[in-house]
Amino acid sequence: MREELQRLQSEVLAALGHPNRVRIVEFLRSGERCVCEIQPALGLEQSNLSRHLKGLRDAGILESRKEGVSVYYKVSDARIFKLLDLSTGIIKREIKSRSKILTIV
Amino acid sequence: MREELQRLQSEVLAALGHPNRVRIVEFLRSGERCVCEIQPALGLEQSNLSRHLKGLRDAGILESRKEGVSVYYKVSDARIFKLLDLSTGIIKREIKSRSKILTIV
DNA sequence: CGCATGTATGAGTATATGAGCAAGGAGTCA
DNA sequence: TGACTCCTTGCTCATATACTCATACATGCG
Repeated sequence: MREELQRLQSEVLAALGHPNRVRIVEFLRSGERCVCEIQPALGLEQSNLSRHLKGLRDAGILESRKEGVSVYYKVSDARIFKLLDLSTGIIKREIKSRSKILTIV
Repeated sequence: MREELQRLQSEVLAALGHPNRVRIVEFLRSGERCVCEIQPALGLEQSNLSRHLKGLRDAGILESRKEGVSVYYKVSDARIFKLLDLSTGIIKREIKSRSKILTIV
């Protein structure tokens, strides 16, 4: 049971484990967007973007909605943003502690 | 600059994006442990475990300390646990919303 | 219908990752 | 020194991932 939960956890985390996917989710902080808006904003190749979006949706991070020809994506749970904010905090602390080591040297 | 931060973020998240690495970090909730304690607890092959630990350390998630023959690992930042807790919450909500869909069917 | 637009997918390639086995330090003790 | 334990690293195989190009699919419009 716990093992299964941990597997699912790692899937969510792995889904965010790519710079472009982090960028996508960050871009969606501003709200729901269609692929045609995300694409020029991030400058990704269309098919590539489509696959990243699929990965994020499969992991439960994004939800999609079709409207006419367009597909709109949004983040499914606001906690995703908290998760990204936490990782930012972790990184910043890490950078500080590493630069501290450098100044000693 | 932001791109660089996002790359680092994705590295941290990717480092946690594997079931066994989630298990390792969860095991370290109880505090600092040496490899020889982690190994039997998780039942991983030694070299395999060693590499996962290295990955987590490279990502800044773990810190290590050598004491005699043993190497002790611990989580470097308590926010890592918050991050895992958040991902658990996200998963649970996801499971609920999916089972809701199933009950309709 | 024919055609344009927005998005997804199949196929191919390059690279990355995870696993196991065997060998290599590094520390400890006799 | 030699033997032992604990941990890491080199090598290799299998699999997974990311990317691109071309193509398919769906919708809307004239």
